[in-house]
Amino acid sequence: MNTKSAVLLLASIAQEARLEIFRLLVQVGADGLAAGVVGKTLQIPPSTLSFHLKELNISGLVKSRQVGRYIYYSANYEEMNSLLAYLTENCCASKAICYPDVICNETH
Amino acid sequence: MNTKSAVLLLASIAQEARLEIFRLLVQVGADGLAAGVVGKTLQIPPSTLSFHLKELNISGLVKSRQVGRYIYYSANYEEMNSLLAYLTENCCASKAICYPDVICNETH
DNA sequence: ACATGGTTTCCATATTTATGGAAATATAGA
DNA sequence: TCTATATTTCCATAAATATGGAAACCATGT
Repeated sequence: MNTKSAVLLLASIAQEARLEIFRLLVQVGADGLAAGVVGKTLQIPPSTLSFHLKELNISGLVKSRQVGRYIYYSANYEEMNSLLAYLTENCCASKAICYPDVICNETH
Repeated sequence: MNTKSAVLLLASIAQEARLEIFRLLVQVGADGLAAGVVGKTLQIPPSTLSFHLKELNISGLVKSRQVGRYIYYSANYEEMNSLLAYLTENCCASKAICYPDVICNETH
């Protein structure tokens, strides 16, 4: 992970529709959902949905697979995991307050 | 935490210069750094730096305090923590692969 | 081959965001 | 008060991003 790729991942969820799509997929689990179901659930018109799914897919945060004439989209947990690790990396120099109840790799 | 505020936080670090600034501050710790030091470290011209620091400050991911004629900027770990929690919330419905070596609140 | 339903591409438009020089503002020290 | 240094605001410009209708594309079942 490096700055540029982290920015791509972050940008792909730094948008209202896409963040909702991503969270929906995270909560649905590994199987994911067909594009149409996502669109109906979140009330997003087809072309707009397709645009956002493409963005998420390009960044790598969302995977897709064809099942008959449906295309299933699912969260890529591994990629998200790398991003989270990168964001908390080397936190923090002081023993003082850091990431309170989360992952802090450092030996305080 | 809700979609809109998470998007603001994400957008504030979904940009190369700002992500570098944020990570620098995360690694420096609670005391933070004066704006000028950040600029010199990352080679960012004053007005551009100020623009980005403002963005980070508005989102809440970065705090600022005046010390003499310097303005110190520091990472807001609590806010970042909330964001990370929100992103991993209710992951994931299936017992299958989830967030491999990170925080998964669910009882698999 | 045709019809149906799911999904994507094309396109024009509107909006948001990033950049950095120059000027303005603020704080501290002589 | 004058000067030096730190930081921000102003501004014009350039570039990237979001939206959704219409048309095209692609699988499946008849």
